[in-house]
Amino acid sequence: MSTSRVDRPLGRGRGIPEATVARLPLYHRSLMGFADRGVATVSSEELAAAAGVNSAKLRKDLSHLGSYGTRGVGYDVDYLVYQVARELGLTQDWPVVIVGVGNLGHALANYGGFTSRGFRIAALVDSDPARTGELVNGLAVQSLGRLEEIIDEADVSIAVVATPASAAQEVCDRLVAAGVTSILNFAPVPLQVPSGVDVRKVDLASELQILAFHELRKQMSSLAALPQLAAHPARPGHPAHPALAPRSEATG
Amino acid sequence: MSTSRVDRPLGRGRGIPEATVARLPLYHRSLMGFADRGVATVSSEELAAAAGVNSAKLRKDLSHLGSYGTRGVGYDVDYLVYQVARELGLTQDWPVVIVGVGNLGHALANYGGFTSRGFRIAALVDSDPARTGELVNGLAVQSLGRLEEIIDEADVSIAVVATPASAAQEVCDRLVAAGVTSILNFAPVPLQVPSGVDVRKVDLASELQILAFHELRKQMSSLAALPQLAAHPARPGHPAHPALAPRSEATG
DNA sequence: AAGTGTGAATTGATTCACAGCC
DNA sequence: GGCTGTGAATCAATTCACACTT
Repeated sequence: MSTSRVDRPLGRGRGIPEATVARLPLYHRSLMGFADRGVATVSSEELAAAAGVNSAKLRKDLSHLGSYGTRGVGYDVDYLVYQVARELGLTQDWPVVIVGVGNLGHALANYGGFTSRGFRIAALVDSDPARTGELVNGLAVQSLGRLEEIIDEADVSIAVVATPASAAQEVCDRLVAAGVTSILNFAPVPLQVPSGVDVRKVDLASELQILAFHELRKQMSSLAALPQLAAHPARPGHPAHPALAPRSEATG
Repeated sequence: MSTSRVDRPLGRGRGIPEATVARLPLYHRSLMGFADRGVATVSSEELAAAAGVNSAKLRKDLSHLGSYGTRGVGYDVDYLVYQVARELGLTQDWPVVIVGVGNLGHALANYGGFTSRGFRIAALVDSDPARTGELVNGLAVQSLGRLEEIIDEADVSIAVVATPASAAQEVCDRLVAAGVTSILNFAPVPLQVPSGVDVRKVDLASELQILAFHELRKQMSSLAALPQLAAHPARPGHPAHPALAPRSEATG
């Protein structure tokens, strides 16, 4: 979710819905798979299956880019790969700075998926002097003090924040001040940014919690199937409740 | 996004919208922050600001859980923490298995955010015999062969897939067959699961690509501001395309 | 006076279903 | 005959605005 937005309509028939944008990388990846296997043409049905969406959605999504298919035939794989890649800005090479070289930063620096898809790690930066100079995936970790210099020299506009929560906002402020306008945030805090800067967050703990929410319902509903039902098990260790309990339902 | 869904309405006023569920962890975290700082009561405005959403949305979200606030006053922090935690299933301890102990699996195993929030890493599993026995965050990596045993013994229902793309579906099938019903997938492939199993995916490369998409528009629109404008870069009606980036499907 | 809770309005995303083209 | 592209219909999420409570 972009915390801050870019530009609203951006005019000329080119207003691609955010939900569609979020799926383009998926389509691109699936298309590359077909291309690697030498497939020349795919139908919306086939491509949709590979990407894990339904075909109506896929067709609607692609229709926002233009009419790149052939009725009765399908899509030319190479042509569509190119169009999607162009739309995503993958035809150019984006230098990315990763700030925070802890466990996660390490993993990201070593992650092949980034570098193989139009992104190049321009620098790794960490505040811990003990870490500067350390080689990670062939790149030396640099001091946080050099952040602005690095961004300027490498003309970086996309950064990854993989610092602890406590440092994230300050790092973010410096990134933005230095000219970064897109941030991928792994720190579990909502970053405040001025308008014109995009932030996307990856919140690992939240993802598990969302799964746990559904898991709980599944387990409750399978228990509810037993005759012995819905016992409200007295909650031990209540936090001190204020006055509550009144189901203040009703009204309208 | 749940690839497969659980149960639709689940009856009695308890059908919490998916978008709301996805924000509950955020609220929970923000509330914990207030609690830690000794704040007793928060308004929707304050809590919303801390969570990075607007207050109308927050109030609507909370209204799906029940009427836990006090008009004219706000929300009791401890009470609301408890209610949100209960809704999320955080009052219990969820054993989690991580499959794939590469860079990412390592990072996840060491990531404090999981263990500190109701999740316990029950086991680390990897297919590489060279890695079994290795200690990661105090836990010995186990052989993939033991997967079913582990899941059964520890009564695991939530698993994390951090394998290369090529292994993900097979691992997923085994997880599901062994009784896992919630999967957090880091591999860049859409997992096929039977209905009743939830999958959420974290797609690192896609996140960067989505940022790049918006970044490209920003850069184009700032160029468009120059007198020399909107050069329509001759769109040939035919597949005149460079085959793009060679490699694909990198691993984690 | 302050601030929640919620109907109503709006905006956005998905799905349907079929006309049009190959 | 097969399959895309897209209006229309549906469904979901967000925002508005205010009645109601303390």
